[in-house]
Amino acid sequence: MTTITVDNASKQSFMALVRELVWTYQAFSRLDSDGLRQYRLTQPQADVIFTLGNTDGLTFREIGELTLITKGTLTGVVDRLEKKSLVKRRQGNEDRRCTRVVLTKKGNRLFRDVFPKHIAYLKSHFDQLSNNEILTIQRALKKLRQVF
Amino acid sequence: MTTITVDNASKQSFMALVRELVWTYQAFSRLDSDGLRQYRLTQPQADVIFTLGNTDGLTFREIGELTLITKGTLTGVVDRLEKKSLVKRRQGNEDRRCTRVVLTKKGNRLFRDVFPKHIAYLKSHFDQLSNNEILTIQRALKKLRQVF
DNA sequence: TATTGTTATACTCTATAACTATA
DNA sequence: TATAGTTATAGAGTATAACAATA
Repeated sequence: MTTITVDNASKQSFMALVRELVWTYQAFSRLDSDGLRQYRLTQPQADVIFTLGNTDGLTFREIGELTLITKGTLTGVVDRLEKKSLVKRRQGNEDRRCTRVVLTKKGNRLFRDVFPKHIAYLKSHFDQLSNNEILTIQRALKKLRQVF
Repeated sequence: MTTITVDNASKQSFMALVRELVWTYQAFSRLDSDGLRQYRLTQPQADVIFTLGNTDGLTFREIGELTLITKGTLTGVVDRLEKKSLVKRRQGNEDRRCTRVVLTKKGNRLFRDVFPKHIAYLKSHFDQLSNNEILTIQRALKKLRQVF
């Protein structure tokens, strides 16, 4: 009897935590993709652009590891970015199996000019939080992620 | 100069927070959908089943409000669940524009038997957290969500 | 043989808007 | 006129697996 009670209580507190994580992420995600829409970018596309920023280009494997997009999907995402002239493929010299994906001039401009704007837009919804609160929340999330 | 420094610092701490939220959610999300796959359920489908559990059925509008799935999409999700005999549509009597979505016997079994298993599976990855830590993280997430 | 990236397939979800049937 | 749900369309991401080129 006691065991069941304790178990249920811990299960419920766990579910409440999961629900909170999902709701919080969804709230953020909607804000994020709404903001990105005006630049005609999806979240995965923005993720790739963001990852490529301040690099000399990355291979598909590297981008995949950083963004958690699998290679088959990544080919499609990069295709769409290339069609918009935001990135280009550059064949590797040493290992000719590798393809480097690089930001174009236009892609770099997007990263340098538009991304800060997007971040400011997101941040404007955060101004009620003090730096201290931000740190506390961040630490909590990190702990949560580490147990996964 | 000072202003720029402060602004950059706060921008960076904000970005670190966002990155943490996204990573944490992705870690959870992968675990979640990996676990659901063995029951042939996608996350939106599981979300609907979960929402319908312990109710006498809900209308499309209600489900949409609770799961944040828009009506056009929801029709498709419910179609697929109906094809799997997990839910059924029931025409409303009072207002004949409304359709009630109800769990079938099979859907109820899934909710009652399989869902607890899935939750236990998720929870097994959480056992390193004390109830106190769970509460702390939950409070942090709630504060974060409220500012969105 | 193993790795890199592409291609192909089938499915699911998303946004948007026009449509129907009720109210 | 407004609301509930369906239908249609186009696009984007996902999983999976087979494939070609290279190592």
